[in-house]
Amino acid sequence: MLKLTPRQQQILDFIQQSTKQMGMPPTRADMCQYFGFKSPTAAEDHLKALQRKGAIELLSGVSRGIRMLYTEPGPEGNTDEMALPLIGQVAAGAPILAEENIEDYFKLDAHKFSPRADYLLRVRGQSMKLAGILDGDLLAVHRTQEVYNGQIVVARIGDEVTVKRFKKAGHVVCLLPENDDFKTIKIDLSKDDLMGEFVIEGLGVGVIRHAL
Amino acid sequence: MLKLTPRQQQILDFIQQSTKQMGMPPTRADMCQYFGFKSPTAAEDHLKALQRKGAIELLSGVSRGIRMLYTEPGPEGNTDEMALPLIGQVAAGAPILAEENIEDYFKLDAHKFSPRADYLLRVRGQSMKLAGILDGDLLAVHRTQEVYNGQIVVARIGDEVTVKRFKKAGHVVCLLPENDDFKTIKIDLSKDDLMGEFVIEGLGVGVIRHAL
DNA sequence: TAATATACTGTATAAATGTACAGTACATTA
DNA sequence: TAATGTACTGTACATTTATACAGTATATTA
Repeated sequence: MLKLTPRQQQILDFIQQSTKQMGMPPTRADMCQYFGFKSPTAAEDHLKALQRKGAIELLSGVSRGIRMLYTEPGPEGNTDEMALPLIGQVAAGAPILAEENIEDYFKLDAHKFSPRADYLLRVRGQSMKLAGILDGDLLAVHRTQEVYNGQIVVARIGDEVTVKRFKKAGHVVCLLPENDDFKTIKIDLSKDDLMGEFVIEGLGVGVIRHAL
Repeated sequence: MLKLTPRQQQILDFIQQSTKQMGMPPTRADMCQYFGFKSPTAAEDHLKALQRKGAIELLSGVSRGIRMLYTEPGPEGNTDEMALPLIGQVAAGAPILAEENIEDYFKLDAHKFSPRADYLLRVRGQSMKLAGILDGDLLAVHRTQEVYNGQIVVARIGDEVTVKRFKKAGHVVCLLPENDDFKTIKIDLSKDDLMGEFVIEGLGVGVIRHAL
């Protein structure tokens, strides 16, 4: 998802809060009233921008047809017993939490993880076997770009999403596997051609395995 | 809330499902399409009836202005989202699920495990490391005595509770670790002095780790 | 038996809503 | 410097949507 302006973030927050409170997404008119816009086009323009940046999806010709791509809808909205989206295959080009990537929902105490879990990612391959993360496991992920050496992170390189141990030295990031059969991935951040191609998607905060 | 007719229950179920799936409540037209109504009044009448019976609230003049007042239990019943007891240290002599052993509760979709999880057991030691079960992990356990060769089981030998891979040949049960540093435990069921001392407490059906 | 509730069809319409087009002003980027 | 993005105003209009009114048929209740 592209970076939002402060104003766009306010708009997004309002959509989220309003959806939770009212039980349905807001209309353009609702947004105008809340923000004091005198024209529905102000709201419309913001929605278009949020869609372009991948934060929401607009359903054309549908009243209140706004879908949040990064948060779970629904009248419950309990922070205690929240259903976390389970991300399976990540489609090329799509944001990791785009609806097309959501395979299922899994209810669990997101706050029992520290920091809290935001979504679950199905891990593919055995590259983290020695860290006790096996093929098919669900990695509980906290959405953040702030990660430190030694932590297990979810990174995106181009269209590929990978789970590895993070290590940064100077302007070189190493993504270390926990399995001798796999190679370390090195990314030189000083090279311009990688800009936008390498992103830290989140921090691994837990593991769930539902097949033994 | 007054009792609903089967048809009204179907309508209510659709509203709930549709709200969750689409991210917003349905319109009268949506209901007509789904149920095959040829008149929006059919939908309207049902909504009026549901409101009169206290199942929903209608916001007049508001598109998709339907609010669910009672969240109905799902098709599997609401017991699926219950908090599972987390068993830490098991006190000598006490049954594994005795209150004194319960360290905490952890809400999760017990039915996402197969067979369903009944409780969580904190695993101590690294004896199952190669199976991806590490010290401190929570093992999701299904209560049963019926276990088969190769499965990961929770067994009690005397006062000690252990997690191992199960193997039975004739009248000898082997509890195999998944770590070369640990030894296999062998129990000869034909010996009377072990009667009551060895019990299969359950089957491991999943793992949860909340520290990485 | 009359009254009421359920479960619809068919038509109509005012209000709500999405959304395009034409502008203004300002900041950032190429 | 021109182009693009942000952040709006103001007007207009086609669709979507809620919702009333008039019926039909059947079942349940008082």
